[in-house]
Amino acid sequence: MELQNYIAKNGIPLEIEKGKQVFAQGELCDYVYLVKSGLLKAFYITADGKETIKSFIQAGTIIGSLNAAHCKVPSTFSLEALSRSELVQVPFYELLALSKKSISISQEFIQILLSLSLKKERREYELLTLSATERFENLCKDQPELVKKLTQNDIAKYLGITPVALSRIKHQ
Amino acid sequence: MELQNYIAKNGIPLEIEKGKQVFAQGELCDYVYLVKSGLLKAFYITADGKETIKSFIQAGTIIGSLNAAHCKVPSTFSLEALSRSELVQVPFYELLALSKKSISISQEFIQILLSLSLKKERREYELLTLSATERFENLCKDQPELVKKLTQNDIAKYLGITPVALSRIKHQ
DNA sequence: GTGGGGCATTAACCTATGTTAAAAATCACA
DNA sequence: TGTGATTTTTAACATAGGTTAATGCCCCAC
Repeated sequence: MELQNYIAKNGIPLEIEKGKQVFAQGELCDYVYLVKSGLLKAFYITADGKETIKSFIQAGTIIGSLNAAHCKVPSTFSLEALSRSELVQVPFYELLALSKKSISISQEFIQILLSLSLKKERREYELLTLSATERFENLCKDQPELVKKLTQNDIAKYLGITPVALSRIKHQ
Repeated sequence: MELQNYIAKNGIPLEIEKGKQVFAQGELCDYVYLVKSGLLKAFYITADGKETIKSFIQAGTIIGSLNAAHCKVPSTFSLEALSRSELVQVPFYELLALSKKSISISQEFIQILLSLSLKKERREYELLTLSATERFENLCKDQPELVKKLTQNDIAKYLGITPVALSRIKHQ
């Protein structure tokens, strides 16, 4: 909580309207964001122009392009609001510097990274071993409230299939 | 390096013969392993008995089921030697405890977790946006030496396709 | 209310990958 | 060096999901 409090107190508040982007794929972005309210999606645009969704971000989450922030390279994905969202922005290096001075902050950092790894591991597992139908069933079971807020377009892009395929799956 | 040195000095050395497992899916395993030599695979067995490979682990890597260790739950995957491997074993909580006492260790911990996240992100990206053919090409380009050491069976299971499909891809 | 834009569904056809099985190649080592 | 075991290839067929396009729906701006 110490870390979240720090961000909430020292960060710059942002308001992102529905459909607007926080940062875009290809840009440098070494900030980290705490989501206070709203709903966002992190997504890739592939070489042939198709969109696939990496994750949905709900209130209470800390999000940012670790890659971009940590390695000083352009972000591989974009972050866009699906509904009006309130964020608080803080430079990544500021948190890293903070963690160098306080054991409790660095412990919190470790916990956040651990749970991030677990989330990614779960997703990797599902992509690797489950069919689109099973992934859809899991999503509906695990996050029914989230599913209600999403369009089928976005659900499909998250599952890694087309909206047409998702419609077929739903109809059977 | 401090962390690796600690493990090397204080851990229990293990020798795993080709084909033998370090730990198995479903078991509790709250150790972390430093690989000194050899090659291993981390893999899932799905409900219908199929194997999919999560990752290959080469010398110099630290590996373990973070999930199992951190949350005290059974591991979701198995770790098996593809060739005779030398590991050093250390309890995960011991490293965590160490990181609570030393800022430099916790910084190193953070760096390891960050790079783990980046690896997983890359894999997630490939599974989500690339075809099997493209994933195979990437693997051959990025890790040619590794590819040489693997059977097509294992490469296929890593790519998320069958050996038959990989054979077809190679032949065109 | 009307018209336009995006979303969801449906259908027809196409392609990649799975499945099964058999043949061919390679390896392991007695 | 020969023989069995394992890996790889090939083939024939089945299925999931992609592509394109048409249709209907809903929402919202005017």
